[in-house]
Amino acid sequence: MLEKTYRPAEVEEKHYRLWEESGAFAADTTSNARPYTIMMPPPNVTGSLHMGHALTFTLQDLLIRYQRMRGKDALWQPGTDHAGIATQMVVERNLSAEGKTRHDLGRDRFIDKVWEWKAESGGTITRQLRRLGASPDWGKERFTMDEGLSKAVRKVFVELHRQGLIYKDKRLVNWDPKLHTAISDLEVEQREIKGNLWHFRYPIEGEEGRWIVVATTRPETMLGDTGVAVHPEDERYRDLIGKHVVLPLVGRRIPIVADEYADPETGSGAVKITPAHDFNDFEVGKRCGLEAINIMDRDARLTDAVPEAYRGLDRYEARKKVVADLEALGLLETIEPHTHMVPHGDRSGVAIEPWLTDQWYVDAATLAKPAIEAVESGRTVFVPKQWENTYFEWMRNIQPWCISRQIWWGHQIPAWYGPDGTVFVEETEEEAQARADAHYGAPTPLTRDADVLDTWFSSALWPFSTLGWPDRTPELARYYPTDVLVTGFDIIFFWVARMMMMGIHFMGDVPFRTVYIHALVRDEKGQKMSKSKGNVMDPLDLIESYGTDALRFTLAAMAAQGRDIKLATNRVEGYRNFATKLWNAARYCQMNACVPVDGFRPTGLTQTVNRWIVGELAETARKVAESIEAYKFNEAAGTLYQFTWGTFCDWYLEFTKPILTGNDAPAAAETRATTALVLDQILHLLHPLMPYITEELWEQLAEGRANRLISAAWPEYGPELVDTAARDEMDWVVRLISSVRSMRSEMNVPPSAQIPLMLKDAGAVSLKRLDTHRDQILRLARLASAEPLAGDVPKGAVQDVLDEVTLVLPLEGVVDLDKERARLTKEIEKHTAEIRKIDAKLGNEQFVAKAPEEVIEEQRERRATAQQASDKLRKALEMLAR
RNA sequence: GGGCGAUUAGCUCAGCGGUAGAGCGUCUCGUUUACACCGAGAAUGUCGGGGGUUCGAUCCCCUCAUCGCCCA
Repeated sequence: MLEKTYRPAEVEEKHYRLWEESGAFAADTTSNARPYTIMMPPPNVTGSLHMGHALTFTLQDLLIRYQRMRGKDALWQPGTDHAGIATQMVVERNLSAEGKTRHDLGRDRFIDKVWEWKAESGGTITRQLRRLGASPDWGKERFTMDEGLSKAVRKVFVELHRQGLIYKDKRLVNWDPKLHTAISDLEVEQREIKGNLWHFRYPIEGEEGRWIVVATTRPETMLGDTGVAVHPEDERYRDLIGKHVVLPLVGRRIPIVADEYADPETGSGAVKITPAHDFNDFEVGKRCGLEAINIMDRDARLTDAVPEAYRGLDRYEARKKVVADLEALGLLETIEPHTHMVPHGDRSGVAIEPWLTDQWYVDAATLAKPAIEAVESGRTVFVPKQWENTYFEWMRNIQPWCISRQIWWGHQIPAWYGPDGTVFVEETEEEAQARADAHYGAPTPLTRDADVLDTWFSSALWPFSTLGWPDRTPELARYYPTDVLVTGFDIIFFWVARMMMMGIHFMGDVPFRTVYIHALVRDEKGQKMSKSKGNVMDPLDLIESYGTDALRFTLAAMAAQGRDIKLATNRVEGYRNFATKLWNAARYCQMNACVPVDGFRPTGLTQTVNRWIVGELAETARKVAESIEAYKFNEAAGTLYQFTWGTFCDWYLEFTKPILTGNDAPAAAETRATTALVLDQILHLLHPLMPYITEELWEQLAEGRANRLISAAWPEYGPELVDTAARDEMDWVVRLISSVRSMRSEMNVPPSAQIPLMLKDAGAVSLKRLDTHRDQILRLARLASAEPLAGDVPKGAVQDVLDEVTLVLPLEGVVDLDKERARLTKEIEKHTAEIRKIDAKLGNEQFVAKAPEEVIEEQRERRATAQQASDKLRKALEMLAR
């Protein structure tokens, strides 16, 4: 016998272990089944499970379990990425606790430390994924720093370099002065900073007492100014173009140039140009032939390129001093408070310094072209479609991708330099050496490029590197391209776009047919969850409190397309209750010996109620499958919730109680078999959403199952199971019972009072239905009898209308007549309002002329129904008149 | 500044050219042998404002307002 309530903690671990040990998660490369593949977006190896993970992996697991049950050879490819900067930071933090830096260890020993750390702590997130019930093929788990994946990275780098699509260039990069590395545009976040706009006077050369005012948010950069720009159309400065100013504090003679970058509306209209420390200024400098003077070092301290007084100052100290010194010289015109966006490193949180360095770049614009075309032509489809715009927008304006990082943890760039700086890019040191020796004509010592690649460079190869590329493995042939990528919109640029570029370039086909973009999970007030706000909900806490299935069901139920999820714990609680409801329904079935009958086919059933529930089941199965395949997870969840609770538990189980305890043995047997079948099928349908409770019930409800639910077949029924006559009939019974219950409740008839029901004007069909279902009706409406009314309606009766029938509850002496009059009046008003509305429509010539026939017919029918009801109710009201 | 999205019951959200829905919450009733993490019943909406298209608009179009996100 099942326990009284479901206790998730007691079964989750057991089932997960059994699933994994039985090989249920593993894809079968040799099978004849059609493959279905999802590439798990590899979580960061330093990460731990947050709500966003819980959502994305729940949805992926739902899809995988569903397709697995549909008989596909389902591959959900798991793994983690090495998160270069984040991981290095973690390990460096640990070292600093011992008072050491990575430089104390040296590169090799530091890398060993990182691997040690990974072995100890890198498995956190994959362990947590297991608690979520995720069912990826763990045997195929990959890590971006694995040997195989590293080989893929080297090969891609070398090939792209040969094709001229990777190159080294000296450009301004986003330099992180704290982490001492370049980062890509995407790793920079703009933060709003309250600062100032300082207006400085730059004296014009040769014109005593005349100056030009420039405005800047970064005074310290003026030490590297090599020009002043004004708009060519700006009348105020026209005569100054071509002249020079003498840069204060420095004494450098710098030109005034005309460039449209200077905005006459902003500040003074003149702008100082520091080509080496500002992206816009860099472009102006290039256009106007200005020198780029690098005045900062890797820590963003001033170099020897500035006057001695400023050397070695941090950029913010330098700012203060520059302002003070200019003020002392009378060259500070005004200070204007100014709020502006300042780029910050997303990992370090410090302001980024545009810095002129040599870095490796990918020619993203070239690779983007076919990736854009693939989405335009529909070879890859975004769901919801609107995200294609985001993708196009970024891809069409894509900048060169800076891929080199000045850190140690990552794929070291396979480039070696000869003594004269000649670069040899090869997959191995041996090949590079051979090339170099040939080049120089003698054995020549080489130095390897010290930089590593952006982590996303290796992630971009994930859809094929995990399958064995560059080797031509059976997995690669079978599972690429994958079916769907499931991820959040925040990762479209970082990852989706880059996988598209690399996949198409190296595999000749898109990496996935569909990209499903889901929502972000927010707190119940709609705010993004963050540690600093203290509003994070830990999925593991929710799992502790409510069980994994409740969390999963909640996330799926709230995953409506194109909308963020505001998660409140009471929703999770509600779905925990749903799990308990299911559990108790199963317990009831067990108590009533409703066990699955081998070979039982739900066709040719004798009991209307059984034909009805089987039809509803078939409809539910169809709708759920349809919803999942359309990525409408909320609909799938809603349909299942409604059917399980609202139809099966609330009505079917109640309807069949009299049959189970009655004398008709064949009917009882049929009903037991049907009940067991429907419950069993509910477990199947719910399994992708609630794997644990369904597996547990499946195990407990029958002895000696040949397999586990995870490996069972998805229910597929044809439309022949849907019996519309049975549906109409049961619908009538439901409406009758509801009506009686409502009258009783409104008239305050105690639930314990068994009263008679009389049916006035009942037609043959209604009378037959009444006879068939009398037992159910008496029980569920708590009636003493239900008979056709012969003769007049008794005095003081309560009445309601059900199609052509008037339902009569003789309650003389019990009824509060005023209350009943009020109730009837209200009902009548409802119907007459309806009639009025319909008459207005039908009286409109245009409507009758232009609306489709079936709409007009429907209106006529509705009018007739309302008219009938209101007539009958009016009669009932008249009878109550004194 | 450009783009996207949202605005529906007290709350969280579905829906959608032709009866406005769910869950939670609220109120009333309930020791019916699966379930109080339950059952029965009830109340609650000018579907953000204003225009337009249409026989008909919560839904399509325009506009305004408010909020959120992304990009500059």
